[in-house]
Amino acid sequence: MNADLPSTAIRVERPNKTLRELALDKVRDAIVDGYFKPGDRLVERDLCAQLGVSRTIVREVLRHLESEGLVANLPNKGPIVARLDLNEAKQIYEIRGALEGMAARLCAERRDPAIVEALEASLKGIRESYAAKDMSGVLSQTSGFYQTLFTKVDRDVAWGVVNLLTVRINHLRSMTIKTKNRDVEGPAQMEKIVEAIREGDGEAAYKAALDHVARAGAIAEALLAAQQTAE
Amino acid sequence: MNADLPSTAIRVERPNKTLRELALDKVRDAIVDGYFKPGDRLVERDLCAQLGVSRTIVREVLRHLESEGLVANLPNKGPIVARLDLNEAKQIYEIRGALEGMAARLCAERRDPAIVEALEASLKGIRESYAAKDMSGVLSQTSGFYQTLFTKVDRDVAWGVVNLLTVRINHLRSMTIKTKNRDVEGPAQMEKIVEAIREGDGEAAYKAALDHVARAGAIAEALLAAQQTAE
DNA sequence: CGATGTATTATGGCGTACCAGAATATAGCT
DNA sequence: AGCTATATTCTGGTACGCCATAATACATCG
Repeated sequence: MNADLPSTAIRVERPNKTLRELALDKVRDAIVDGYFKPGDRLVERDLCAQLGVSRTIVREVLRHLESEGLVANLPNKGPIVARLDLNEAKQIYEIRGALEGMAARLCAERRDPAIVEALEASLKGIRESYAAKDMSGVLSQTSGFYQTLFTKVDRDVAWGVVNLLTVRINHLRSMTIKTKNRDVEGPAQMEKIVEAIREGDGEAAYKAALDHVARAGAIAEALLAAQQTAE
Repeated sequence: MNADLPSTAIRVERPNKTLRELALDKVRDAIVDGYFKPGDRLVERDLCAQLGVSRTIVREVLRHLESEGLVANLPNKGPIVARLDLNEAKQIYEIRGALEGMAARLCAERRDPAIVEALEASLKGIRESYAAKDMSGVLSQTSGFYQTLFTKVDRDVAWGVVNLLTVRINHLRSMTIKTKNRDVEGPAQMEKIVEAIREGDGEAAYKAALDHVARAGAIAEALLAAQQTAE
């Protein structure tokens, strides 16, 4: 073969995922999107019927999701969608703060206009999603914003950690983004992060990121507290 | 039943773990302890023979460990013990710094002598393990130190995150603790953390924790770089 | 000796079955 | 109606088997 070609120039891509991978995506999405709710039992034979796969596949999927923290396995109760109490939720927001703050600081110190540009694009998408009342768009554009924050400074491991934690609070996130004024305040706080990054101010970027996630956490705490009172 | 009794006074404890749980512990320990090394293939039928369980159990264990990041699944290669490159290792040390720093600060702000006492006990255990040349004792006592740091300020979620990450660098950790002078410098750096916590100085505790993990990371980086040069 | 083609073996994907224990339903008694 | 005992159903634990594909071994040819 022509020595000039890069070694991947004609590599065959493998298009198909296994049944297990497809099923994993489906069940995870069903939990994250609220189709299965916290506390719901995940009965293996029911999942087989719903997904159209064998118990082998279902069991392997459940093992994976248990490890991710989305599923809890209670003795003699079988698997259920994991519940998240107020204390755990608070801790997740706090950890996100520590890691997102760190990433924001690194972005600022990088002084790369491309980072600012990419973040601005996500922010614009968030605003547009709010305007279109597209809440799932708001969530995915927000994820895009943070993915940029981490991956532009090569922090894939931290991004993985934040992702796993964020998935566990997705239900809360879908609630917090809908609260009064959040459509204005949320993007404004994120704009502060971007501003500090544009100015190369690491400390300000760090604080702005911390502040944003702390406020989101405070809203979530109020919502959870109200929910637990109502029960 | 006598109303004076606490509701758990006669509760039946369930002593037995499932085969899957036992197997999961065995395989995880085998990876963490270096019995299986990074890059080793984990052939299902071989694991069945070694563990004395069916492929169902083995597959579920592999799914769990994949999700934890200890096992990687390559298309048409099957599962292997995950490798950790220099970049990922550095990121793990950095994340630990952010979270352990946060926990150290919270410990200092708590101003609770019991925390200091518990940390001193772990530190003493680390020193004794070094003196006895018991490296696995050093590792487990160090884990005890950090578990205390997190759980004494009710940060179980962060502790879970740090634990998952630490397990991935256990091989590196067993190397860093053996380097020259580490038996003296390591505990001395940890003593600084405890000192700042005793004095209620959150900022100093934060910085000392950051410093300690950064130095451990630097040693690990040097070891990994040497290792990759030798290959 | 290297390249190619073919045969054989290895291995992961996936499905099905059986068992034991827990949960639930039902019957009987007071 | 409530309690207890028994029967039935449900469900997770675990094992085994088959298939298809990939990897490896081997044979042949130039």
